[in-house]
Amino acid sequence: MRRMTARPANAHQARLLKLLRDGGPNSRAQLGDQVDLSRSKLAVEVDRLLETGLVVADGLAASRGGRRSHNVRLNPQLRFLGVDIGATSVDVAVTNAELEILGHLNQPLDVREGPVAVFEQVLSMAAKLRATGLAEGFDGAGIGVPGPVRFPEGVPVAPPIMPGWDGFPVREALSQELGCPVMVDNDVNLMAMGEQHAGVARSVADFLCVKIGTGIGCGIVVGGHVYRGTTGSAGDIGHIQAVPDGRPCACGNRGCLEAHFSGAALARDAVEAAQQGLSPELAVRLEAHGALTAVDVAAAAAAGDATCLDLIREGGTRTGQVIAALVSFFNPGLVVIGGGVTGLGHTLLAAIRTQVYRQSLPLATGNLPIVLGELGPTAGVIGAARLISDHLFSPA
Amino acid sequence: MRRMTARPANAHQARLLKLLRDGGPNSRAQLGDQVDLSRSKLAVEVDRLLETGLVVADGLAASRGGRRSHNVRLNPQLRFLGVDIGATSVDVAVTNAELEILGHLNQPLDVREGPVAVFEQVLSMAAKLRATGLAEGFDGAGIGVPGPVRFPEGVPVAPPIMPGWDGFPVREALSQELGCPVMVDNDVNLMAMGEQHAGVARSVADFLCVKIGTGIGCGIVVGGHVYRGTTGSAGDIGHIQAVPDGRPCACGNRGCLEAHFSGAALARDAVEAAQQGLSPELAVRLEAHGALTAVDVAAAAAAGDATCLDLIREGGTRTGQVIAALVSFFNPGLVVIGGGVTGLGHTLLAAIRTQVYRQSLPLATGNLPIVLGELGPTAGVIGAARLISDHLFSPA
DNA sequence: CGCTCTTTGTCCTGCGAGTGGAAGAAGTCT
DNA sequence: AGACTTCTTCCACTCGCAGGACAAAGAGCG
Repeated sequence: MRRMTARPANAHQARLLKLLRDGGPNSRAQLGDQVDLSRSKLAVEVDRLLETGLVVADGLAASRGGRRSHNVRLNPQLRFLGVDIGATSVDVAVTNAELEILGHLNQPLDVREGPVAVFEQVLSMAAKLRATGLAEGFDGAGIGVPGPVRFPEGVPVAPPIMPGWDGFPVREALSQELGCPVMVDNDVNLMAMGEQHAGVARSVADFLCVKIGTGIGCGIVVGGHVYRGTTGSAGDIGHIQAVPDGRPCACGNRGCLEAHFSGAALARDAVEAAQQGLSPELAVRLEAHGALTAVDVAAAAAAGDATCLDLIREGGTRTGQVIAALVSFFNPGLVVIGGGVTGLGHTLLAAIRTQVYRQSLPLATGNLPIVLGELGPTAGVIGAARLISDHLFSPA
Repeated sequence: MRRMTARPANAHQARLLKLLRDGGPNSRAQLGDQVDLSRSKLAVEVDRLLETGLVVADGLAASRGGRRSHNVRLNPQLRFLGVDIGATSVDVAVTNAELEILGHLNQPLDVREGPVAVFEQVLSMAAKLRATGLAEGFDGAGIGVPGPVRFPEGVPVAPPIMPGWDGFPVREALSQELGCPVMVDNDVNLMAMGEQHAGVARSVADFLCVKIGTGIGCGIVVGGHVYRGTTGSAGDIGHIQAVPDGRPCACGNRGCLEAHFSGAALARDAVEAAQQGLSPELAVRLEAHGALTAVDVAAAAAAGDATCLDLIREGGTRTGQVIAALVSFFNPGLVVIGGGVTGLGHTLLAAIRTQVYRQSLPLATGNLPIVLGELGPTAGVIGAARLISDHLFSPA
């Protein structure tokens, strides 16, 4: 199949495409109810979309008491590639134009191996997905990297945990390889977009999405749009000071949130606890695997290990302190907690909530839900697909 | 003169009005260069604005090498009232439609005396300004109050330092009294709008405006628009914890920024220092006035008083810690420091800068100016005028 | 099975906004 | 005085689009 290259010609078409993306197949009449256009105008624009091939007819809808309407939907052959590069693993997924995941692969991979190695991996995963017949090619790709990005150019800038990537033309390179448009963003922003599109943050205009993985970051959504800051580093909350004169951090300061609570910090604390004999559970696991991760801590905590519960609670409290400050400042309508560490579940959430509700003003917390993300590891790739679809479904 | 009641009929007219407000008198040709409309269309819209009386002819412009063009400008008889209610004083100013201050009054007044007393004062100040012949009436008024506001309704909500105001229909009441449209906002947001319109923040899309007065607040501007949060309490940073287990605060927590540094905290610290004999300078002033304020501390510091310099530096450091966190989170293009305490000047600014540059990541601080506001006490009233003009110069 | 009512889709006409050319008005410069 | 610029108005023509009329397709009912 030839890949689609068409773009909407005007704002009306863009609007219609997004409605079809978010609402699935729709009749002309239903579309008409949502867009405030005259029937004639609507018909013209839909016809033009049909001509481009972005939209196809999709049979008849059920009758609503009169003549049945002809459904239209986004071309079911459209394919987006969503790539979520984490610090220690890579997710690649294929979606249709409605951003439903058709296939999803996950591979452990250290981002510090550099862009060339990572790209090789990503491309081979994409090829594998394509080989299953899910896609013959891609109409667009979104990709998230664990660090700040100069968004318009799609280039990482001064990423602390992925030094080899600074200035690497991710967008350009991937676009070349895949032969389709590509957009690049911070992984945390993509998670926020994912939860906004298909998760807990549907219909919330202003919210924060805190991702606790190897590091800690925060996606900021203002008025339904991701806010990236002046240089693309907005939401970089891992190096906010959580403990005065606390632990030394890789960034050169002391007491950074990330140094006290994150996947990396938790693993280190767990090993320490195991070695000091504070937690038999962890000691057993350390013996077995030779290393510990947040998963081990979660399992031990679930088994009732007091040390692990304390670790989680303390981390949650630290995180809660920082979030409390951000809530006072930003007054969001929702706070989503996500990332690898969410396996720690409700112990963590409870600690965070306690701290936020205690430290922020009632007006800001009064009706503020603090919840775990709904999509887990798929949030990032869905967000990536959403990113590129937003781009492609905007007037050129 | 009959007050203007017209509003722009469409987005083009709104655009033109804002250009005339921000750029002063302009020829049709110059306007044409800025708005991407055909000459004919432009002429039609300008004519309509002339008909409404919002815009008037203003003589001939200088020649640019050919026929001289006819200037147009906003009606010079338009008057806006800007009101800035602080915790301990009230500012009232009259501006023309270009937001130039024609008259400005300031009166000490405790906001806790309640809305009725404050309104009486504000109205009498407005009457006094009118009596000087500056205005025969007002076409709109903007008003800022020192606490959170439910913006669409113009009603203060749960304001900590002005308890009697909770739910008081400020917008409604003032609109009745003045007989013109009124908009209400947080005083800090108005300061941000003021600095954006006529101060240091011109041409910056994303910035923070930290106001240190009796309390501490922060105006947030995203993409050129003030961000107010879900419940209108965004920017309420005075109760972010700056010192773990620090001083008790009126809000019930401990260690709030406001409890450690603000006009009120500084006054208290100064009195304490004077009484303990740590600062002869302050002791003299306390003797003379029976009380101390930030002004006394500033004067003593300027005279080289070590205790006062320490007070300022410590406060700046605390503030800088909080701002550093916000900078990491928000990645602004500019941070403006304003409010009554800015009399402390560069000692304060230096302390804040040191702390921010030390604690935030280089990517966020790399090109981040941290500066004092340019407008001083007029920022609020200019912002207030800007608020109402933005409202009136938008399609109805 | 035929009739009526409802919903959907298409066609068509008329209105009105807006573009861009052309001419006229007003100035500058040589 | 004449040539060239710049600004403004006028006007004819185009094009988008709203909204009514009509046709198509189905549901419900007797």
